[in-house]
Amino acid sequence: MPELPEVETIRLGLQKYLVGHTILDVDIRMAKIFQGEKKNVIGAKITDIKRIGKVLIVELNNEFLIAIHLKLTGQLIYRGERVSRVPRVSRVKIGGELPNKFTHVIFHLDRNSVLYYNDMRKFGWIRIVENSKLKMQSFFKDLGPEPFKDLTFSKFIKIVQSSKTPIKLVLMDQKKIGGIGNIYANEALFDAGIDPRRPAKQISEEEAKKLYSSILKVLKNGIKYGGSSDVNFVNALGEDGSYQEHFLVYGRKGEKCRRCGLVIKKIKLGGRGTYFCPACQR
DNA sequence: AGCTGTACCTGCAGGC
DNA sequence: TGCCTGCAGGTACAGC
Repeated sequence: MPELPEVETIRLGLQKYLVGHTILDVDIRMAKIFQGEKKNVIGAKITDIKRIGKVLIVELNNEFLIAIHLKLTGQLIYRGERVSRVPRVSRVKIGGELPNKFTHVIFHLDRNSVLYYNDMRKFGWIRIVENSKLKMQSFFKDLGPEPFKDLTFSKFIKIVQSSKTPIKLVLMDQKKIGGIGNIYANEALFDAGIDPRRPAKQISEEEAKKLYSSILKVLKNGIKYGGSSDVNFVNALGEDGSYQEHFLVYGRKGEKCRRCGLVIKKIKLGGRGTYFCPACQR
């Protein structure tokens, strides 16, 4: 499901509701999702929630942490005393009642609270890791610099100009840049007026400047609108985001370009659906 | 080194 | 109505 803005939306929710809770037990219903020893987190208190790229990090008051990757369809939903009402859940196809058939891990917390991990396609994972060993893990050791963190413009232009692959694939390559996925790559390239097929190294400095600020802009907007619930993203309370209502190209094949009125095209790039306006993006 | 295709899963939309 | 195909926000890995 989620890219940087969706994961950040969940992080903000979890930070509000989860910090301070103690983990009483972990109910693992699908073994492949949960990696590591649950005994290392039982009894620990949650001290903070962080995000590295598209991965959530639940910090504990011991020497372990919980790293969670939601991949395409993972959801983390909190229910407990700090939520005065159960939000109306409209777009979670799985319906409002929890747990359901897609609930694969349940964290039982103190004060009658619960954190559900749901994942229709079971691609995601929850990993118990020693604090000091996180950066040695396969996913993290190769992760590129991140927008809003260490992705400066001078790093960005070096990354872009050192690859001959299509610019869209460079934006989505987590080893080059952390956090951008298919939706925001499409939207950023539209905003910058750049054809997603262009070999990255032939992007000029001026275009790179525009693209850099477009990336920050679309990610910021994604966070502002609480993420995109185009399919089944929900925040930490199970509620929808609304950024899908603001998409300018993603998913708009055959519709009119909002800038010039010509028809949005869809092609495949690196196996992923790619939407663009042939007139505005060059 | 770096690219491409495929695998991992399940549900759903669209075509016939 | 129902079957079949392709597609979906992400990575990891095999093979060239």
